[in-house]
Amino acid sequence: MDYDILEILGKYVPITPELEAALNESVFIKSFKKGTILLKEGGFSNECYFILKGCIRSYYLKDGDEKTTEFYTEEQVVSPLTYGKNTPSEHFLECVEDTVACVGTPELESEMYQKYPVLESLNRAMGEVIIANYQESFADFKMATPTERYLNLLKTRSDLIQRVPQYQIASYLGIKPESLSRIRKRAMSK
Amino acid sequence: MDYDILEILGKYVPITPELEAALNESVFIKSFKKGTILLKEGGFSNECYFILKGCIRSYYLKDGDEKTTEFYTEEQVVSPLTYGKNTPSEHFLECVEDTVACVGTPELESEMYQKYPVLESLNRAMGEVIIANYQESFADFKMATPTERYLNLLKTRSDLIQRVPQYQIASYLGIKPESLSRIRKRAMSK
DNA sequence: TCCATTTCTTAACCAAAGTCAATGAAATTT
DNA sequence: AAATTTCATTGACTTTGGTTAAGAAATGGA
Repeated sequence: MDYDILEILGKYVPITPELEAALNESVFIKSFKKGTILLKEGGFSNECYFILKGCIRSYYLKDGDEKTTEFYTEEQVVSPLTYGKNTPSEHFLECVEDTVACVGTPELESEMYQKYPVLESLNRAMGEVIIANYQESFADFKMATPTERYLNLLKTRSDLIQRVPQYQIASYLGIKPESLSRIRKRAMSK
Repeated sequence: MDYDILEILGKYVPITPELEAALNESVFIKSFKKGTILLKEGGFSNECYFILKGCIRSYYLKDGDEKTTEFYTEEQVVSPLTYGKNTPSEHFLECVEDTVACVGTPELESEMYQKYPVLESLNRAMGEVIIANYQESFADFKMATPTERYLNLLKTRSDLIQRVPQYQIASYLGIKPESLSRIRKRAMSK
């Protein structure tokens, strides 16, 4: 199976022939089995990912249970907070499904930046999109009730609810699984 | 009154003589009176700010009332989501206090980037810090109860509670003013 | 297929936030 | 200083989520 990476990245910046050449040379693809832990709490991160197929979950442990901070799916960037830094991670990264991703490393990145400065523009453009998305989803989350947050997720990422266990969705929404179950029941009857 | 901008920025990147020269040339300072609206819903943003003194609040209107998304205070960057873009803003920016800030414009930025590429590093370094902070505070917010969110704000930004009306704090915490009032009462008696 | 484990749902009870309404306090304006 | 407006608190009541415990459904492995 092959993935049209260029088409996907074309959503962030125009793909010039120069950029295409740079990408063809710098892209490495890896596959991971469902359940693979890509990063452990306390571990160090030398990889970032651009997901072509599958789903990666970021979570951490608090008082013994998992708190899901994000689900990353197709065409999204997974860049751990400690990526390329010498600090231990507080988060786990886990493949929720069999996953195929482009893998980046700090070494490869700086090598490629030198060779193809245009990649920096790509990176910055994607960074801006990421910041904007964060701001927006944070605001939405804050101002919504748990029920609204669930309905909102249903609208914007309905696939997730099929792909991911509900207790993980619950912790992602900041509520208990029992509450999510009730919310779903209430939402049904309308 | 003068502000040691170099010292403040030195927290993000080392200040080289080259960078110092670039900053001396590119920094413009403006003062705003309390209550000044820097950006209106529907308006276009050509300015970003680095606050030297004062407080700026970002909010939007939903069902008639104000939803506070962020408070920016000394040494923070205020970069509207639509800064330099041709899209109308969904947010308001309002000075909660008399405010003094360095003002940036897209034109000045790209001019300075050309002249002093080192400024791009500054920008990117600050961007990374901003993303990391967002991720962290989003996670914290999600997993906390309203009471914990208030206590957390008390710890991390206790000044805000003195500087800003409580109904604005409440909407920032995603709760009603009445609830915040009760939370405060409960927290008192301990 | 059957068993074991994991995940999801339901119920009863409690605690906390939302709503609506009234009152009090503080800040602004005149 | 008085009047007005804005902001904060309180109370009664409703709604919703957390907690605990039990059981049902789905999943995965042997």
